[in-house]
Amino acid sequence: MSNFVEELRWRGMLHDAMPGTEEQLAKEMTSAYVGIDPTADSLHIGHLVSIMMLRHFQNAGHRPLALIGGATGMIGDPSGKSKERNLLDEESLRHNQESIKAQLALFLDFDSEAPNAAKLVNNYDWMKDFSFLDFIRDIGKHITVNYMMAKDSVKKRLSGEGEGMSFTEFTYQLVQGFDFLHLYREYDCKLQMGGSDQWGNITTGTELIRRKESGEAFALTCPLITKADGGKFGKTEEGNVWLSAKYTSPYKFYQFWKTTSDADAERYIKIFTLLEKEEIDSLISRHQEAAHQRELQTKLAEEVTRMVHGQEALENAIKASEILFGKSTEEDLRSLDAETLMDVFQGVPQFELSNDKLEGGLEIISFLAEETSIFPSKGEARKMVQGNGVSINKSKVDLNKQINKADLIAGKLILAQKGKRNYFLINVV
RNA sequence: GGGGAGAUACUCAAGCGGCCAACGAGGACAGACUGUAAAUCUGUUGGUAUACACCUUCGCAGGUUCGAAUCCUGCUCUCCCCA
Repeated sequence: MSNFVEELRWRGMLHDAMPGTEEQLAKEMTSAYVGIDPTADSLHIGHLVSIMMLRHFQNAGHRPLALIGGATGMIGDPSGKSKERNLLDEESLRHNQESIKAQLALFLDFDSEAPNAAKLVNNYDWMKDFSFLDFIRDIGKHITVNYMMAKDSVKKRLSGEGEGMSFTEFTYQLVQGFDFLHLYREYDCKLQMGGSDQWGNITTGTELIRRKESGEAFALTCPLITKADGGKFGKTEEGNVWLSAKYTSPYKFYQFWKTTSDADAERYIKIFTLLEKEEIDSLISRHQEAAHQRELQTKLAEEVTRMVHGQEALENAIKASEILFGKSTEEDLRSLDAETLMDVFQGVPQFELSNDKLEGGLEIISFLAEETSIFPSKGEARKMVQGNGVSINKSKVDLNKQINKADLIAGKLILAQKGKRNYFLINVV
């Protein structure tokens, strides 16, 4: 068994741990869990930190449990400023659970015969038949409201001008605490991990275990991932960056990591890749000498994309990126055949355009906003073209531009570009 | 049950009868500079339109007025305080 806590520490993934946690892990193979909200049928990269924690945990010889928060997800954690959630029906809950499990299997070993094989559980399974009366009698009795009110997540919502807090949300920490107790009983789970905002919820669990079972359980949290510029991690204009190719194409996924800022890249590569310390250290020192090489971002993007989407998807993403961001010109574009282009650009948004629209030329504005929805309105398209922000086949265009057959690449494709990074492939049929 | 405050564009937040498509800030997008970075500077940020202009928008529904985000009435929702 290797030292899990030490591993997290050098990776910058350790925010806080209860005293005795390290000793417990050194003593014996231990089970730990993190909770995941099944609000969608895919994980997004905000989940990735927790998952990497579990991965390291399993690597260290311990046993990871992933808890799907079917029950708690219905309530909504008052930590942060999240509002009340909508309830999920059981059918979509199960669907989400299955999809998420498949994704987790990319990181964790669920199947092996090893004693530390990962396990997926869903708190809906033990909460659904737990009656309110039973719950308040068996669980509620052991925790005082005073204790619950002292939690930051609760205090924040009770004070100030906020939206207030429903009783349902207030009970969240108790329900989560009971999860921990349940896992402690069923799986001898002695550790709960999560983001630092979960500390209060986790300690309610350890407290419950102490009072109900006279047991000792532990908490370990990682820092919340931030961006150097203060923005939210993992969000782009289009929303979350998902692990599922259905929602975020491998190309987009790769690009997300590749455009990480210098200030963030050093932290991220430690957290989101499994690279060893020496390799990361040398990458970082090389990056500091020659930041413009972007070696760090490239490596980060490669590692994470490979882990999530596999080698082949990674290679396509790289190929697409080279064509789009390399020094390639209209000439290079034209040298490619339609097959290659279609293949490489799988991840960029695509539109279809009928061939006869091009007869006699098509106004650029109409092309951008009517025939395709690259822009939502003609006004916006016009402004952007006037602002020198639109390229067709890598060449800037102005308002006089007419799209016609001469613009077709390989006889059937047009590559439109909004700004530097947003590409669209138009398939003329 | 009683009293008070409020609902404005992606978010926060001005405006309190015409000069309001609506100050400002943030965010987002784009341009310049760069390294597909950061910082900085510039532009854009309801729709149609080259433009004049027109249309739709300030919780919902009505009303007053030449004219309403702004005044009146009713409704819905939110928050706070007291019981």
